Amino acid sequence: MSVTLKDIAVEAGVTTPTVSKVLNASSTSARVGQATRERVMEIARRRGYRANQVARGLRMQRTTSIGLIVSGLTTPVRMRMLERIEQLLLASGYHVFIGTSEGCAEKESQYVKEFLSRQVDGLVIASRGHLTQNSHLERLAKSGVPVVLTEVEVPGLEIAQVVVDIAEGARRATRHLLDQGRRPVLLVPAGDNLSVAQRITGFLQAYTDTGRSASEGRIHRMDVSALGEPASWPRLGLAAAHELVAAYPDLDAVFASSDHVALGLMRGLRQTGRQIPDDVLVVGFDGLIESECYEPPLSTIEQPQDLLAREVVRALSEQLRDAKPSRERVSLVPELIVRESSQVG
Amino acid sequence: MSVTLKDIAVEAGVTTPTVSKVLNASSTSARVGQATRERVMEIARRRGYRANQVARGLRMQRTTSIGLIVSGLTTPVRMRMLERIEQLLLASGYHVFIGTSEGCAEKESQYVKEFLSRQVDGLVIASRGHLTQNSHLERLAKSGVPVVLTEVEVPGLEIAQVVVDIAEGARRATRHLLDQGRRPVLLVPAGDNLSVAQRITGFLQAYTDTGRSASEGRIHRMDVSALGEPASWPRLGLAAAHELVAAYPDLDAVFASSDHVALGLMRGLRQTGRQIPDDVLVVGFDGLIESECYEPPLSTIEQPQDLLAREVVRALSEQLRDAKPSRERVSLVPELIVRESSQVG
DNA sequence: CTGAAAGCGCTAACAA
DNA sequence: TTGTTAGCGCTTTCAG
Repeated sequence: MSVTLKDIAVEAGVTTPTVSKVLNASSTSARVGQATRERVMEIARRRGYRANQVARGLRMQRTTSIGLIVSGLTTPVRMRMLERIEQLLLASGYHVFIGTSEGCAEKESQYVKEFLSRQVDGLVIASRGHLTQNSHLERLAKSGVPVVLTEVEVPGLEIAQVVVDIAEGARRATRHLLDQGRRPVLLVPAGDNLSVAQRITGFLQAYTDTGRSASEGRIHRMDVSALGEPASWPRLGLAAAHELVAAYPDLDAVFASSDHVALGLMRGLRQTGRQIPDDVLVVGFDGLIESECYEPPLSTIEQPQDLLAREVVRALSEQLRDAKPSRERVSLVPELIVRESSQVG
Repeated sequence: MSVTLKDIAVEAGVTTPTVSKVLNASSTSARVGQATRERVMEIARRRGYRANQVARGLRMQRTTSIGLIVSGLTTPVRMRMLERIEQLLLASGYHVFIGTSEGCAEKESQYVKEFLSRQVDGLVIASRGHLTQNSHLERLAKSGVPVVLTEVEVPGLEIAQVVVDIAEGARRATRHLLDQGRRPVLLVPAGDNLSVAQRITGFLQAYTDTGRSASEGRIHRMDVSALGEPASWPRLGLAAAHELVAAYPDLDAVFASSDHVALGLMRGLRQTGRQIPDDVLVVGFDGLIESECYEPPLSTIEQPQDLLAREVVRALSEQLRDAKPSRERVSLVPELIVRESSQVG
């Protein structure tokens, strides 16, 4: 079927190791005769030789492949990061296996096992952190395989992590609203993942930072079970708008859990006659590029996706190079982008 | 490092082939003694044995891996499809290598070569069809590797294709606008890819279908060179809005190339004082779930992403099963979703 | 400078 | 029922 080292060796009248040395010239300081070298190279080129990476992987105990596990591609932020990671890894000669865990720890652990049995050289796990169910990660930490965890910080894990400081992002957004004399409501999906926990932390901290009581902070949880397939966060935001105006007659500001939620939220608020930003201020989360064209343009916490991708790949590369796992922590602070939706006048 | 067949064989006091037979019991009707079987299974379970898929792949000439090449993850439609494809393939025991070609035929061809050298069992190529530069696909067609091309139909290729009938989608959208007595402008990115060509075809066909002259169809090309990184289609739509009102004083309807373009377009039109849908009707393309929460809710051509993914995997699976490529053509018709942006009153 | 030998971990064919 | 032999395609070590 495809041309092998042997095919070339036969045609060149040499043995396979010789051909191998020629073709991997750069790596080993291969000492091969000039004549043979040229002859072999010519034949290889002419026959379109490409090394069988499976055989090579078996022999070298190194596959130049990386397993990348994401909880889902359905958010544009993740997909952008994923794309960047893939590009950066490719530049270092790695190909990536992708796995979508749907935020399920069970599936995540499944992928880890399968990717390891495929002998990946390293693993990137971008799951939305489950509060529990991290036993497979602990096992992984001990296995000595290069791993980088990203997206949400999972405390108490001996694994390199490159994460966004969601709490700080939430704090900034909330502070921005408080500073305008409003009393923001935090809108989060129901459920106990770390991302939500950190939003709440930052949200309440902004209250106490400004001399208010944490108990003043109102938190509204969206019923995620109604989330269809594909997930429609805007629709959830839309419903939440009606719930919010019913629950809080004095509603004057909302910090939404994502830009998509904010999109639906703003529409819903308009349906109830609220003007944005005149009646209600809104801040989103993600920094979707299109949010600048929402009605009105949405203030948001911008996820540093490109930087995140770069740091993930850097952290992984170091482990790959040193052939040992690290425990470094990189925490990136997301920036607040202020647009019309959160500023009067 | 990790436990091998041999480790188990030694511990069980048998040879590796025996262990292999036990562990692959289902496949071959392996005839192994009940006692040995149980002993081996117990040891394998206890030691947490997982077959080395690289070795297995080399031996079996079959890696249960698929290469998936997309032009970019940056559109939600593609990412949804990708996610579905990955899930479906996983269900059949395949893992996927991902490659993002950025719509560049050169990179695409690069990935094809690299994935083949990794001995993938099949390939899915979801590139936005380049009009030229398909020589690598022609070579691929001859290679006998199972391949499915998707997203945009590339004529004259001996490769299985599962595509969306973009022309028909464009025809329907245009017809919908014409039927309301408007004279829609087609908004497309500049450049010569097949997707644009097909939009134009369908657009003009709607004109002739309704007894109009094709020359009445106005086409506006957006300067894509201004497209930043990450790509901001809304921003392009925003700019286009101003160009359109300047170019066509009687502007009364626009068929945009994507929902994101439409988002920016609608914002831009409002900036110039146009009301949507009262002054200008707008239809998008993609069927993004969030477009129902745009202002106003956007009419759009819905890409049948899930069906597309299913058909892609089906077409590929058939080739994998029969161990031979096919040339089947599946063309899916996208549906028009009518919302407020394209209907007066 | 090149060849011979060995083996990565696995499975398929055949013997015993 | 089990073991022996062999080899997937490649690279590494060691002789020559």
